[in-house]
Amino acid sequence: MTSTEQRPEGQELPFNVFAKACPSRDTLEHVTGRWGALTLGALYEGSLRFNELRRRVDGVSEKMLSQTLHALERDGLVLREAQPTNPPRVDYELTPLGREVAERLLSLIRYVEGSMDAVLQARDRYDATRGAR
Amino acid sequence: MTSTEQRPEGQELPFNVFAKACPSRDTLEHVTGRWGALTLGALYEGSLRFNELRRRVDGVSEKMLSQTLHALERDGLVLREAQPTNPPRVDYELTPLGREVAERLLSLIRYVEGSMDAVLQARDRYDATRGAR
DNA sequence: CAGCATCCAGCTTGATACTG
DNA sequence: CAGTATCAAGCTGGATGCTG
Repeated sequence: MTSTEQRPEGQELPFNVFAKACPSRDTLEHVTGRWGALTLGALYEGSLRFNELRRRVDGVSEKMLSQTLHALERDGLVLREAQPTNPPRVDYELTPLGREVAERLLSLIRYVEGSMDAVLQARDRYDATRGAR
Repeated sequence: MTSTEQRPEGQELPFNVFAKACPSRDTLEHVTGRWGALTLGALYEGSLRFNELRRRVDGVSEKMLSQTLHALERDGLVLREAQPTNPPRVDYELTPLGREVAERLLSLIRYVEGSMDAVLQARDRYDATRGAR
């Protein structure tokens, strides 16, 4: 859809998350990490400023949000736009690549959210079977 | 597809990962955590035994794999089947719910893998802009 | 407002050793 | 084979204080 190059089917992918040393593992972690996932999810709705994001992503600290945004920006998933005003105003938004990633991530998130009834039931069953814990 | 209950569109979801206290956040972490994601990905191909999984998920320790499998089993995503033989044989496989989750997760993983060229280029640009680091 | 630098408690993780 | 138990170490991440 965007200009990102997905390889044709049938060709062996050079990047493989299952391999310990593959850089795709790092990127996957930036994307799926606690704060990365929520940040991408929040930005999917539209661009947000730093403190707006902070409020949207319940529980994130200044440091972690800053760190998360840097990693996502570096990976080309998030775009940082600073206006040279005073007081400063900085907007964050998804790049086209970021949108594609966020879409797939949100599909997963929504599915998990929608399955929580089943998950909670499974937990009850599991806990019931093995006494406490 | 399976018997998992996805709610109809347009209805407010009771579970929301963006809220700090929501249990869906925990499940999402089990699913997207470093070892959770790779374990689900590996099991998507078919059922595997403990040590097969360990070899497939490059770099996982015995302890982490065990811990990961427990969490996924408790959430109802993975099924543990122990044969009472000697030596013991235990097979792990995805539940129907686990398959649905893994499918969405793999869509994300494959997209990230396929975008690594772009990601690596973005990193170079980013690093070039701000001197070292 | 939008951050960065520092400090440090504690949780996560990896080794290692042991069990059924 | 399929794990559990234990322990040290290192990294994560929160609190605090400061800058532009």
